[in-house]
Amino acid sequence: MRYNTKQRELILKYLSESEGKHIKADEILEYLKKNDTPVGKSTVYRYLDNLMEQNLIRKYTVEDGQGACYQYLGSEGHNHCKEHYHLKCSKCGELFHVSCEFMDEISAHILEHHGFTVDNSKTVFYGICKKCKLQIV
Amino acid sequence: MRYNTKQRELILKYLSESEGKHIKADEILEYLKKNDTPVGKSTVYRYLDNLMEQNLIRKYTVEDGQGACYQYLGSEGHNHCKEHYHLKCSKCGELFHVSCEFMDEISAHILEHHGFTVDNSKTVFYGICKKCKLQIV
DNA sequence: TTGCGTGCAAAGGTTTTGCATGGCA
DNA sequence: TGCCATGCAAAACCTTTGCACGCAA
Repeated sequence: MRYNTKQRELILKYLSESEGKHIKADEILEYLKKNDTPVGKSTVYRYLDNLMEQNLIRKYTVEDGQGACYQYLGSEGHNHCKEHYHLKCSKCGELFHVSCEFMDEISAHILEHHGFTVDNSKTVFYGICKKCKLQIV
Repeated sequence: MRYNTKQRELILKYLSESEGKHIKADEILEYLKKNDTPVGKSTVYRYLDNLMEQNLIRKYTVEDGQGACYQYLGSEGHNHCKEHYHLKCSKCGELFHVSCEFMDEISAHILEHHGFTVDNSKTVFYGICKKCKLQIV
């Protein structure tokens, strides 16, 4: 990325404002269109690739529906996402960031006992969050 | 599923013989074509949906490439997959089934300390397996 | 001015759907 | 025979690519 363009600014702004969430490419398109600042499809995809190379966002593939999700990592607040685990609620879609001693041991255990090097940036736990579980009951 | 057809038998046979692996829809198509028992694309997809509803297979979406993977769950041997974790190598694609005391504690910990009910059937750890790691070095 | 970035349209791949035909029970 | 299942083709998705034009530096 050598040039700074209005399109890139808009896309990055939306992503950073949605920090901690999983955003789909289509949501970016729709959002910018609604705000009378439409951006081309290919621009969005190309810039997303670009941001991934810079490790400013991360890509996820979701279980049910089609299409990938992207998550902003840029600000200080979430740079440590590389070092912890994520829980995603299958019901409400909310993403939780979990970082505690026990969780830190998981990677170590898997490496030691199972010879497998876990990539936290790709791994997501799926399940039901407390809020949704209570609502179901 | 009310009727038993040759196509369904063939698809289910291949899936059950690949127990423990992640199979793509296209692999089923290709395999059956090579064995001179070709089956229509839509039949495969429709039957896969059917098997999912019966909880005989599980669907995964993979990180990089396009397309979903399906895993057979039917026989006794792997019903306990619901109770352990899976590690998938991002390089060779192999799927490892991990079931040990430590791993069992993960769900309990996440539920207790983070109020999140993990669904093991949807959760996959991504990373690099021992074999691939050595080959890279 | 230079050459990267954009946007359109077309292509690519996977999955779904419509519809006439085939085949199980 | 009654219906579900099949298979083809077309459509629907998401994503990538080609190309001419626009715009940042």
